[in-house]
This record gives sequence, C-alpha cells and structure tokens, in this order.
Amino acid sequence: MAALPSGVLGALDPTSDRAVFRQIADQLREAIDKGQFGEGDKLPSEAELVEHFGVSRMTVRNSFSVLQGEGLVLAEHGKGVFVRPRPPVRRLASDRFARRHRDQGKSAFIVEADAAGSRPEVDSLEVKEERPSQDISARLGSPRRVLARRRRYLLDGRPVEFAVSYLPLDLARNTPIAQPNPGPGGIYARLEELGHRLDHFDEEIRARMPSPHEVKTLQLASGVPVIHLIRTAYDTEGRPVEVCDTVMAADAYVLAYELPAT
Amino acid sequence: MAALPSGVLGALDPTSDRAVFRQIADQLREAIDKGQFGEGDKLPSEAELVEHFGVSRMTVRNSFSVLQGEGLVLAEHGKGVFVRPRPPVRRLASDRFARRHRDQGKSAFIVEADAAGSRPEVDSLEVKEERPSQDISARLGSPRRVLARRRRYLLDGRPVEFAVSYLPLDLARNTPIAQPNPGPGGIYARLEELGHRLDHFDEEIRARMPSPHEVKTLQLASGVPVIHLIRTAYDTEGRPVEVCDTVMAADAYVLAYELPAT
DNA sequence: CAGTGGTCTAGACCACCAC
DNA sequence: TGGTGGTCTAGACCACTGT
Repeated sequence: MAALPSGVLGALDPTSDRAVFRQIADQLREAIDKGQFGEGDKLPSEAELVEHFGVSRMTVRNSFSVLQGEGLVLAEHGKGVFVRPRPPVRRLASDRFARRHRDQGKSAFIVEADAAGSRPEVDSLEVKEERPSQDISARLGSPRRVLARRRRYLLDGRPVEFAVSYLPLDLARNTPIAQPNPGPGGIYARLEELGHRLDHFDEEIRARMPSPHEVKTLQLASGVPVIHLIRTAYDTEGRPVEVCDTVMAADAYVLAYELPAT
Repeated sequence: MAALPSGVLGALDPTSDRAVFRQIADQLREAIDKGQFGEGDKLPSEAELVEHFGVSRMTVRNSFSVLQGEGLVLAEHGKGVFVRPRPPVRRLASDRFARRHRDQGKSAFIVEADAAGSRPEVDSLEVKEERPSQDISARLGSPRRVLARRRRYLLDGRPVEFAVSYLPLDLARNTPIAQPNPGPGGIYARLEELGHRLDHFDEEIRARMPSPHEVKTLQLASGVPVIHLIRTAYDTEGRPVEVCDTVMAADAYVLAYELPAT
C-alpha cells in the first residue's frame, strides 16, 4: 500500500461540528478543485484513507459517496476511485433545424459529429404505431394513434441521447416517415414534401436525476443528471405535426439559443 | 411501532443477483410510482423496514440513499422519510426579455410571479466593481473591470435562483445600472436609454449537480440538479453589453423556447 | 495472488421532533 | 419520553482487476 502524497490531505478537526465523513469529502473536493488530483487521476484508496485519518472504512466510503453524488468522482470496482473526466460536450445550436442544414445526405447528428471529429452512431431504431400518452396526445392535438420513432445516439461508442418522435398516424402512415430510414434531411424534409411546411418549433427544457432505466440506456455515472427536452413542430397552419421527446446525458451537452430582443 | 401497510411491500428474492438494498429501493420506488405512497407521504421508518425485510439498518439506509440520489424521497431528521413533493415550476418563456414586458414599474420576476399567484422576493442584492473571471471577460470582449450585480430570487419563501450580471465598467459606471435598484424595466431598459439598443441574446444551458455552496444558497434537497444558464446580451452594433450567469434549482423551472423553422 | 471497491452485519451513541 | 434519522465502529465475505 503506497503512502499518501505528502501535504495533499491534512488532519481532521475533532472540535468541528461538521461530520467526519464531510470533512474528509471537503478535503478531497478541495484537492480536486485545486488540481492536486487531475481528471482521470486515482484518488487514495479506501484503505489508505482509513489509515491516514484513523477512521473506519464506512466513514471513508461515506465521503466517497458524497463526492459521487456531486458527480466529482467515479468508483471502478477492483481499480479505485477516480476524478471523473469531463467528456467533450455536444453543442446544440438553436438553428440546428434550419432548412439550410437539411437536403444533405445525412442526418443532422451525423453531419455535426463528423465535423467535430467524433464517431457518431444511431442504434435501437424502432418505428411503431402506438396509442399516445395523455401528455403527447395533448401536444399533438389529440390524435387517437401515433407513429413513434425511437432511437439512441452514441458518440465514440458512448450513448449520449435517447429520443422518441411522435407523429399523428393519419399524417405519417404509408409515407417514408414510417420507414426506418426516412431519407436525406430526415423526417422534417419529408414532412415538408408532404405539404406540411414547417413554421416553428416549441422546446421545453427540464433537468432532473435519471430513472434507473435512463441510467441503463445512457450508461450514466452516478451524479450525472439528464436534460429532458420536449420539442413540438408546427406547420404554417398552426397544426402540431411532430413531438420529439429527448433525454440527454447532461454532462455531454450544452444547449445554445439565440433570442431576438424584439 | 406501527405495522407496515399490508401488501405494499413484498419479500426479497434471495436467489437474485441484485443487491438486497437495491431490491428494497426497487420495491419502494415501484410503490411510489404506483401512487401507493403519494407526494409528501411518509415512507415506513428504518426500524419498520429492518423488521419487515429482516436486514440490518445500514442496508435499509443504503436503500433510502439510492432513492434520495434519484430525487424521489427526502429524509427529515426526527420525523421520517417522505416522498418528495414536486414544487410548482416557474416557466421561463423565450420572449421574457421582449421590450413589451419592460416599461412597467416592476421587474420581470416580480410581475410574472404575481401573475402566477406566488409571493416573490429578491434578496442578497450586491453591486460591486470587480476584475472579471477569464470566461466572463472573454464573453464581454475582455474588459479590464466589470460591474457585478448579484441577487437571489425566492418564491413563497423558497430560494429558486441565484444570478450575477456582469457589465463592462466603462459602460455601467455612474449610471442607474450601478444603483441597487436600477428602476423600472431593469438594467435592459437603462442600457437602451444609454444608447445601447439591444439586438439579441445568446443563452447557453447546462445541467449538473450543485456545488456545496449552491446547495446552501438554494437550499437544495439531495437529488436535485441545477440548471446553469449563461446569457449574453448584444447591442445593435454587435457589442456584448451584459453577461448574466444564473444558477437555478432544476426542480423549480422549465425553460421554454420558440425557434423559427427558418 | 494482492489490492481494490461492493455488500452486509450488529451493534453504539447522538441530535432532532412530537407528544 | 419514545421514535425518528445521523454518524460511526469493527468486523466479515464477496467480486472485480491487475500482475
């Protein structure tokens, strides 16, 4: 068992009201913030900290659990506890659905990822007819049935986003939109070809902790929230023609919007 | 010690690979999802679960810690563990800075909260001259010094948002913008009076777990992420005139944007 | 194999809350 | 006062990782 780097970690303050495991977490957090442990670096092992601070193992584990909850560190079974690397973020610009970005052979996700030097993938593609949930139904103008297009997006092998598009069935049935690959420009290009010229999109953004299913699907580390984005596309007649429900790994995204000052 | 409601919680599966504390968390989560425990309801106490499942107390606490991390429950010392109530959310629309919403006596936050029937407050107001951080400086066109306006927003007594506005000092010094209360319409109205007609805003949105300081300032329960919004305001000459750095309790907000289809 | 984190036990004492 | 959660100990056995 290696000795601790000298000077990085100090002593506990027995007179403090602050719980011991919080004091240990504070010291580790400070060391990380100061760069004494860099991204991907291994923190001292549980056994080392037990010895250094003279506390029980559960106390040390409790400290790690605090830092995990903050998204600062990542435990790897059999290896150690590491400072969580910040993954490259994908920037979603508010003009990402502009017509000038369509009419190319590939989807917006693929084009953008290629440009950023990442390796994009789309999987678990599924196209189904369904009865919509109450929320989706209300947003789409209460259709009885919808076409649902599900897919997961990956960058360099890492899942970053899971999305479901819902379209009124009477609008999408027996069109290229019901095909797994709807063709160049994606479903928005197809919608316009079908006479539904797009007017605007509404987007709603929330952030929350993931459900167990989302943790699995997006392979999320603990301490990583999700961004939940619900987009509704309207045609020039004011009819909602698509609702897209997207869940993104929050550490992989920054959303950018440009607003006119009116 | 009261008996457990019959039938709500089942038995453990000793043949399962799933850890006991996860099985217990799964059962509680399912009961919450099904509505068997509603918002604000008290879950069975640790002692009751220890008896019901025949496990040690740490195992039960570990289950609760899982659910806390998911933001599902809230422990209150001396009282019990409760299903976390969903607070009313504040909807931020993308036209919230439109000129037509200014020229009133009160700030946008106050007007909007009054309309929604909430009791709004603004506190810890502080106006200071500072040397900007590297990031803020770059966004503002590298001024040597800036005016910083800090404030915290509360709804019905609950802190929901903490914001800092930065303005180039040469632009804001000795103007109403440097006053604690800049007057009707806020600093955007004052900027336009000073000849900086606003053209557009850029907004960047991230979500992450809060730092300990943010937990304190926003009184965040564990399992609640923050939304980090950075807005830059540009005048019609393309000059950045303000950067506003905002941290919001994610469970209190939904952000709404309208995008043209171009 | 030795070292790491993952799970679990069976206690102990404390601080907070409601009655 | 009794019940609640908060902290901490000192063990135990297991699963995973690397050499």
